[in-house]
Amino acid sequence: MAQPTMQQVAERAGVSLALVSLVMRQAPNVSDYRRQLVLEAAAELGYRPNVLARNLASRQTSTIGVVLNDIHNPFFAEIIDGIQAAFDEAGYRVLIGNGKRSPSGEAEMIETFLQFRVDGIISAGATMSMSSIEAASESTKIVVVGRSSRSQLIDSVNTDDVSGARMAVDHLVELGHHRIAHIDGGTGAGAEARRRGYSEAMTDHGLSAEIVTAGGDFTESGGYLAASELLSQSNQPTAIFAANDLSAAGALHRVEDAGLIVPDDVSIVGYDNTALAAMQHLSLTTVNQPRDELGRLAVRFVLERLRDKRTDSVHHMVAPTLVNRKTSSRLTTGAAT
Amino acid sequence: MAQPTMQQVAERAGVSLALVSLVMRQAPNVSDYRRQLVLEAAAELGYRPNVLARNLASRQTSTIGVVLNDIHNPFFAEIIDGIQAAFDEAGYRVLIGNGKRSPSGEAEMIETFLQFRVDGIISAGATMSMSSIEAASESTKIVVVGRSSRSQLIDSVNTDDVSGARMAVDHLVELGHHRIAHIDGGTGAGAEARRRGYSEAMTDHGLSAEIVTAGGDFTESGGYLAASELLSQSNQPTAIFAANDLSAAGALHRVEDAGLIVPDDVSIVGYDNTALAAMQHLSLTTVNQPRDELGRLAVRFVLERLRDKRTDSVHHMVAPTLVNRKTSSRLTTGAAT
DNA sequence: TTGTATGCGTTATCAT
DNA sequence: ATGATAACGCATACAA
Repeated sequence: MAQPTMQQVAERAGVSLALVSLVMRQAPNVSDYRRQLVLEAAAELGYRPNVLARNLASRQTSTIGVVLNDIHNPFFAEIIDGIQAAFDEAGYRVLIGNGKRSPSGEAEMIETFLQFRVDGIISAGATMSMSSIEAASESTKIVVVGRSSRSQLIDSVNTDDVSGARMAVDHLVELGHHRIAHIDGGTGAGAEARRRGYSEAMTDHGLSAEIVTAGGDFTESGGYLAASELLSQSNQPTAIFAANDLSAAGALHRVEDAGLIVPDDVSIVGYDNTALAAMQHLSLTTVNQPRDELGRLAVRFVLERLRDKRTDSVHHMVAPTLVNRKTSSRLTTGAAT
Repeated sequence: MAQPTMQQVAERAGVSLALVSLVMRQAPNVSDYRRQLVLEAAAELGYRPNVLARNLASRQTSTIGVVLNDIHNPFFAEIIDGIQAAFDEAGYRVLIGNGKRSPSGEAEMIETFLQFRVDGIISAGATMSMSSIEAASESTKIVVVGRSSRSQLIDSVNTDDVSGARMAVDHLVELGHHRIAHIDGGTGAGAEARRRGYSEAMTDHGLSAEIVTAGGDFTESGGYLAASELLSQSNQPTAIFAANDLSAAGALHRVEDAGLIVPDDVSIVGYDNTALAAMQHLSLTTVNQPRDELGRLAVRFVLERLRDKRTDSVHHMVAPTLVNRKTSSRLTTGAAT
């Protein structure tokens, strides 16, 4: 397992250590002749740069750490694509860490990345405290995505969840619904804003008396349980707005279990527009978060700090859109209040 | 962004560099008094070990790289859980790399991990050539999971896909089906064995004349297209066995699009038993791969090589099981051949 | 128990 | 264009 070093490459090529280093870093001022010599020696030995030594000496890693709140949530997994594409272009490698849906899990991954001295960190859907993240920002460039923030220290990229939630409610109201319940996302990222958007929109429509929120947690089972709670009430909702697609799927199942038809008896609207919602078997009406764009913007912000030395924080909001699929429909007159 | 070093901690605590190092590594032979001194100084400075320097000096990283063929495929994402849990116990940190569903993407991640000199690599669902993986095994301990292998150099953990596919066919035959088609996984990991198990089982049941395979690629859209192909044939299948849950979901949708009822008109069986299949709205009959066990075994094998210095390769097969849900049912007499 | 000195595999500065 | 050589931040024999 002992790996060849530059020293050995140098000896084999009959040149100095420094020359090998120059070749490995694609330096311009090296004669073609010696460059070939070095390259051949390296290939013969199966030399591979030791990134630990390189990073230690150069004081930079060209590596970005991405910590996902939950690798199982398609929303976070889909943000990765934009991040990876953008960093590939910029010449950075990206390492992924799983936060295991807990603040401590996220904190551990951030600590690990800091110990590795990564050049930057993107935290997707962080549930850990903002102050902990700010503490980490003393050591590296860090931007949060999918979570609102007004921090003076770190950048954020986020969907305008308040208006996203409003879109969901507006859509349902247009379809004639009044008894619109909300399954929220508990303490998850974005849950608070969606809750607020829901309440505001209901109030604006003169439906403040109909506001009903059941507690969820961004998981399918959480959505199932929350829907149970909603169905057992005397005044069953004719429509449910769930804080994300996963919980919408859970609610959908619970409603169908009760012998009700979606959307005829109950309309359901999700949030995120993940691949799950797009699955045609589900075909969930939902609020789209432009995941690729979120990822790319996050990358742009860390690059701005890295290359342009920007120091003031920026908070970017992207606009959600409603995706009308098959789980929502006009309220049938028989079911009206 | 300049980080404090041990040197600074040492000066502040009024002790030697080496003493600080001992404290940081939780060495036993340090007086409580000085240990406190060092710990306090470190805390005051916000000292954080530089893992690059530490790993360089100690020649080990206590880090494992996990490369996922596709972070979006729930099967791979779910293997991570077992891996992380097992490595947490063993005191290793795990970094995740996304192979982006391509051999070159996987190769790049492996190269990155090798440059980081990780102590071991677990590759889940690798589609890159076995010889490339073997080449990497000269530099670190590497085990593949979810992909068959008979390599003399590297370990593998895999579900017995041949018998898993057989289970699916046996199940359908028991339900009275004869015209059982297969949507395969193309060049994906495990696809070949599942194709073989399907053919063998069909032959064993005297149904070799009914063998029909449509090309898929382990994605939902691939399953949808393959199902289209199957439905357009003169002799429509009464049952479809898809090589994974994702393509089964795609097929399910295509069948329903055709106005057919699942399972009344067409039964569908998937493979993997991911959270997707378990989603009650889908409720897919499928073949279970024990993902947690697969992950834990993979970890065990790299630890055996790391700690017990095992050098001969081991190939472990775990047994699949059939999970009977709602997408398969007895063939109705009217539809019989 | 604590300190000194050397090396880990690079990068980078300064000569030549 | 190429070569010495001093960092980089830490671990680790070895000495005290």
